[in-house]
Amino acid sequence: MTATAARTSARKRAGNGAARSIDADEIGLDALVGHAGYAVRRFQIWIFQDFVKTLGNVDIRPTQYSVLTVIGANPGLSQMAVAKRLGIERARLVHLLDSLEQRKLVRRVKSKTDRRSHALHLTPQGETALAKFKRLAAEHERHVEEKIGKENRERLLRILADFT
Amino acid sequence: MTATAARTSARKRAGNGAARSIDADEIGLDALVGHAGYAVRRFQIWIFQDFVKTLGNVDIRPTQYSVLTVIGANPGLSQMAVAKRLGIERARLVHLLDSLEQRKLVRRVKSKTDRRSHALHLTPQGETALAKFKRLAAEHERHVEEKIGKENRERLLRILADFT
DNA sequence: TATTGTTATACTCTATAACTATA
DNA sequence: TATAGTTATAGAGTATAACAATA
Repeated sequence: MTATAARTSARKRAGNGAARSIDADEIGLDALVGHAGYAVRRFQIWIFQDFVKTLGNVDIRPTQYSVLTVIGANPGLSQMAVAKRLGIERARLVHLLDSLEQRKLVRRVKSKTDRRSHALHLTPQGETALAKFKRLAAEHERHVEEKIGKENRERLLRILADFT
Repeated sequence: MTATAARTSARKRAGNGAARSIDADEIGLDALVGHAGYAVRRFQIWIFQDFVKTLGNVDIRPTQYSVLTVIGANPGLSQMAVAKRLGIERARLVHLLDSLEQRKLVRRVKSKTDRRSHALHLTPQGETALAKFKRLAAEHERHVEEKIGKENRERLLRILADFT
């Protein structure tokens, strides 16, 4: 169907001034279908919401999880290094770390070699908590598999490998 | 490499207190690699930034583009219908439409059949402008193709078709 | 009673700029 | 001078709640 045809049939359906109600799935998206960005955006919203729900009991959001994971795998990193690696603004990381430090999951240790910077470490509680978060994140990942299929999930990861 | 091995080699690299600077690409992501959500998030950021840059001269962002596209393909829709179809909060759509109406791209027409609701239409200028936006959006889409490859882009759209 | 559009509030996220203490 | 961390601000985006007009 051409764009013009879609518009014409849409006019027929919509009439003049929403004469009858229209279900969301009846509405044509026209040029939006075929845009990678739109599909990726909708998928990302779904993933985000499932992640937040699956890790809701432990009150951890995707960004917090990524910060804890990177510190756990690379103890001693500076805030700048973490911010750069995850593509987070350093100004924003300050608040993220304030919250994680208050929750006793992370410690800022003053660096002796460069007194401007902090070396980031997980606390023992942070290590234990992160292990639990990882189990829940794996559960979330299984939800993704159920949603799009095991093979499709693997294809997706291969296609997007350069962006990590 | 196991998670423990990754942590150990990371410690060797990082030392105690960021003794030397570490490039972002040296930092292990550990459990983050293999998370669909993380890959999708990074990809979505790339797409968003390229879209905003490519349509920078006309000052149109992805959400505005999606609203114009849906109204163009379905003239007469109510605000509720557009909000539902695109997964936008109706409260937020109010501000989006305020801006698009001020720019003379969209008109809110009072519905005669349901005096609570507005029928949304593109203005003639809106139609012309949208045609231009679509050309620019197609250019952006070619950037995506160049970035991940033509076949991968098509695979991606097929995998995520249910989310549109 | 329920729905449409609107207003308002709060919190997250992104993008800057400016400040301090160091290097 | 440049960099690391911090503070502050402004604009998007998300999530709610409440209200007036209308169904």
